[in-house]
Amino acid sequence: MTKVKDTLREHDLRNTSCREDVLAILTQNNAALSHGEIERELDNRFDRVTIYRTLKTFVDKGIIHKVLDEEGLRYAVCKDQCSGPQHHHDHLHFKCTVCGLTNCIENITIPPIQLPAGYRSIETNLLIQGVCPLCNSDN
Amino acid sequence: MTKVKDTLREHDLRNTSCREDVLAILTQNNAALSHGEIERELDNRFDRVTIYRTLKTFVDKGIIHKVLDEEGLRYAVCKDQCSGPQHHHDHLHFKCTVCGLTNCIENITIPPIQLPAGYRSIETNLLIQGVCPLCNSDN
DNA sequence: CAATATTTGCATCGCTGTTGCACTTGGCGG
DNA sequence: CCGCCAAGTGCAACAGCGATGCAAATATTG
Repeated sequence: MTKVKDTLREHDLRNTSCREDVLAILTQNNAALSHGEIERELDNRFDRVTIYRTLKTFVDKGIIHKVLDEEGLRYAVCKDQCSGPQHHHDHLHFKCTVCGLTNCIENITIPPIQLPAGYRSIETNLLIQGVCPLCNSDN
Repeated sequence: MTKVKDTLREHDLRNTSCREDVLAILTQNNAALSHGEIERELDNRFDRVTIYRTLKTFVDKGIIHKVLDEEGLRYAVCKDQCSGPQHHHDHLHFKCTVCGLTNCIENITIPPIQLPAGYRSIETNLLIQGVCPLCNSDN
């Protein structure tokens, strides 16, 4: 929990209970969460709008990043290489179609894509859907 | 336009004016369109709900596919290799942050990603954000 | 042309995400 | 420790997305 406070301070954000709680929830969860899921976990202790603004602030500061899947938008904490000094913009996420959880896959870099001439790439976002190890019973 | 009718027939869909027009719009546009954009192009000639159902039907039949970006859901017609017999599930889209258009990139296959053990991949969706050739003035 | 299964329009609902404004609070200096 | 003020929060309201149930309209088939 001290870690959460530190993270807020490091990003020049005031330490408020909403920010603490939202960041704690996202840190404890390794799956990406939607606004609605976070709201439910907070058990109506904060206004919807406040949670939206908190998430937006975190994204702007690079503390968390957006995760897209067909069901909508989710959020996950950035790992060190994402929020640190050598901030990169490649994200690889895996969505399990059985359990429905979306996770960041670490340790794998997206191979460089050779785009046609004239295209300039800034950010890469890869979503792989399939079955995760826990739901995969082919063994 | 006959082509549109043929496509509908090939997928066992009744030939209705809403389906014709929606498919024609998507075929003429090479950028992916959102529900709202399609609705505007149709100039209120069809009910919102009808357009939603039409798009859903097309996705189910494999005539169009969903395109995700941070602003929401869009739709684009599947190219032959996507809707034909050797239907694949890899999609590469490029979103230009200047003009805002999202296009399918053809002729480029996503390099295979070596997932950690236990993961089974079914569908791959890659969104690259950056600047497209038309908006890129570095020359 | 008639029968029928499909499609459409309308009403309605719930969820997502945003904005404006007034109130509250965190962190600063004294 | 206290007051100040910018930053953050809650509330009300709004616009858009996406879905469902039902009655009316329409495309196909014979």
